[in-house]
Amino acid sequence: MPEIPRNTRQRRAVTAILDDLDGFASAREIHDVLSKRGESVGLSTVYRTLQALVDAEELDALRADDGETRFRRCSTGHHHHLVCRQCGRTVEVEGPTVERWADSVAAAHGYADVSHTLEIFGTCSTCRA
Amino acid sequence: MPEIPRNTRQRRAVTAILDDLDGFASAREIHDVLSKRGESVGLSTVYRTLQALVDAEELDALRADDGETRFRRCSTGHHHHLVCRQCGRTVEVEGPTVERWADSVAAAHGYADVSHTLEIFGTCSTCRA
DNA sequence: ACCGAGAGTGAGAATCGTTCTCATGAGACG
DNA sequence: CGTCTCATGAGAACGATTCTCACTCTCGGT
Repeated sequence: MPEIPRNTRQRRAVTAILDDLDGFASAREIHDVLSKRGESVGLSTVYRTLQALVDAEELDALRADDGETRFRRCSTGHHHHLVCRQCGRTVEVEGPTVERWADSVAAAHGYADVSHTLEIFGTCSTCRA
Repeated sequence: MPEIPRNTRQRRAVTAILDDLDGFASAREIHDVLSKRGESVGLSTVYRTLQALVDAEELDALRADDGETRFRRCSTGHHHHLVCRQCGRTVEVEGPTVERWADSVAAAHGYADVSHTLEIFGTCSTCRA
């Protein structure tokens, strides 16, 4: 069973925010935006909804250096991110060469079930102004 | 001034543990090993010492998926890690091609001050037995 | 439309890793 | 040896996330 979630006001509100955003946002940031819009949603519910969307692979989660996990609506399939440190603006990138390199390095050292994490950070042209 | 730290019993105990380990270990794990050895060191001190060593670039820190930060004595210079999910056994790897690829991708999208994170995870041959 | 079962919600408590506070302890150096 | 600090550690505080549980609302059946 594909576990179809109920269509509640809160879920609609959260997904609406995610549609508007084009960068990564933390649970607290999303909760704050909702409050400002007058669409009160409990923080627990924000976390639950985000986690459900991540499980459904509709969101990408990314743990920042400050310990906060940030979320963003992303395309399906394996890809990496080029993220602006200032504003969070994000470009999805693919690197077939990197994938192959990682797999071959792991195999060369006898490691199996290989996965990897790769994120690129920088300052985007807008934020440099 | 290079901020030379004092040579205390606690600092010696922590660095000794790090010398023995060859994989990544969390602050709590290190604290537990110290307790078992009878070398009681406060958890705060373990954290402080680890943080100081990271700042001095004598340790690499790596935030795992479970939220814990793990530490490991590492060679200097830019490198990445191939880490066993089970036992933490780690191989340091370099990928000049990846570095160049990341920089060029970032530049192509107008991002500056580029950095990146890249870690490879797998199951090592020993743990597969 | 109207039930009714059960998933969804939310306020607050709990958890977990990490950092802070501050009174006490111990290196380093003369 | 004495003194000046920095280091230590027990416990409190903190910030992100998860859990609890009584109450609410959606949805499928009638």
